[in-house]
Amino acid sequence: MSVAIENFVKAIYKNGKRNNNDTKPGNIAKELGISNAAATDMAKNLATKDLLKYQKYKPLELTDKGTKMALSVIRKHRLWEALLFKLFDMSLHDIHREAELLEHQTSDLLAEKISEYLGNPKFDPHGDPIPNANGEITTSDTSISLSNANEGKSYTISRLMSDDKEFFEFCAQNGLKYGNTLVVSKQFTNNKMTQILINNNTILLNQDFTSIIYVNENN
Amino acid sequence: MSVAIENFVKAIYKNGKRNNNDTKPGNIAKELGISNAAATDMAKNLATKDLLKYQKYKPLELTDKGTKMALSVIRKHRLWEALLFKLFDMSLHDIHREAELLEHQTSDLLAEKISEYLGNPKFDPHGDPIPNANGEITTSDTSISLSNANEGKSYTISRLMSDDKEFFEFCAQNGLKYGNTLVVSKQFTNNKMTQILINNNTILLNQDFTSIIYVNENN
DNA sequence: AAACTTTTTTAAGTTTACTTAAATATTTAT
DNA sequence: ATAAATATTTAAGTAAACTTAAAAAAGTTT
Repeated sequence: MSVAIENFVKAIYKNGKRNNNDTKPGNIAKELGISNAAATDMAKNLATKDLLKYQKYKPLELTDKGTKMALSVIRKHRLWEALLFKLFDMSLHDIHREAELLEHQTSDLLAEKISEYLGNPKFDPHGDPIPNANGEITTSDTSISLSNANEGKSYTISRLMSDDKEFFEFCAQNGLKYGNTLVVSKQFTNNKMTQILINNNTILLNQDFTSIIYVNENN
Repeated sequence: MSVAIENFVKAIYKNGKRNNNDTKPGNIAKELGISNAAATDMAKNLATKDLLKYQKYKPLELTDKGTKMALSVIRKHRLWEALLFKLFDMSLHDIHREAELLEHQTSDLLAEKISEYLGNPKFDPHGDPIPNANGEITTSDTSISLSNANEGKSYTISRLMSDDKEFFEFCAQNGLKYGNTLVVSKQFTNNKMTQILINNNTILLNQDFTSIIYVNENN
């Protein structure tokens, strides 16, 4: 199975997990930077390989086989991120970029070796869960989006759910890092803006950012 | 530049460095497991990209640009081998196989990080020299092929120059490892067979193997 | 509900990296 | 030196993964 196929299946899986939940070809095409026509073509092709169910004009639905493939690629991606993060001094964005390529050239054996070496971690440096070799995911159910956090409470950052360079740079500059502690000092109307205290600094976040930062309340 | 191109250029470089020195399309084709016609096609294509000089029926010659590309790929391959060897308990053959894929998906930045992490090593676990970022290679000029070694003398293994699974398995079983010491106990007619002492065992090697094992004389 | 916009699909075409088969050149053996 | 064997090249064709343009369906607005 090719890189194009792995990325396609992964994009469907990821879009399926998001709020919008739109897995129609056009959305997948946008995600992958290819034309809508190419996405439709690929969808038909993958249907014959039993990786997804294709019905004209309907959202694409991964089969069990397709889901398994997506999770295998995601597992490899996150294991690479965890390994590169541990070994090298590189920005999260650079690490993400490297993992995006390495994930497709990694045997199951190597993935196991990486996992073992890291002590079979359940989360990568963004706090994204690492599926195990059977495709099972541990999700920390207690974590909430920072936009839903409460004023005056203290939280631990459990996930930075993004691939965006600017976001990572902002995080790096402001101490927003997996495992760090913050206090919500003020939530503005409709949680459109959130003021937080972190590393003795006060910072103001808009909803684009607070919606992709996940936290667990400290007790 | 594609994986196919990187592998093509690498195959020419490697064949050029070997005794036979035959870089005609057919030889490269055999190395890569593609048809002669495909190799001729690719050669013409790469000539337009200034990676090699192509003249009908003549051996292929890499340009400076082509040589640089080959060395960059080889550098990444050997850095990966060194890293995987250090971190994981995997056979040299498995490590080679993984590196064969990873080498094409490694940014120069990541290569530098790996190199740094390993202390900028000059040799990989087979004893193959690792080109530096400028494509310069350190070669240990004092090393000779085991088939040219002298009876009764002691040597240190400096290189196991092969990609072959059976060879690596044989090496692993018999203590033939980069850095290990052996004594040549007998050279048979025309060096066709060599008897050596290693780890208190006597083993007999044919020329297929002694010609790809390189050693340095101990003083 | 009709009109407009957007999305999806179909159709036709491109590029890369191959393939096989046949023609041609080179190399080897006698 | 010529014939036979081998290797290289040319030609034609294929599959994967795209593209653009046009047609068709779906969704949105008034």
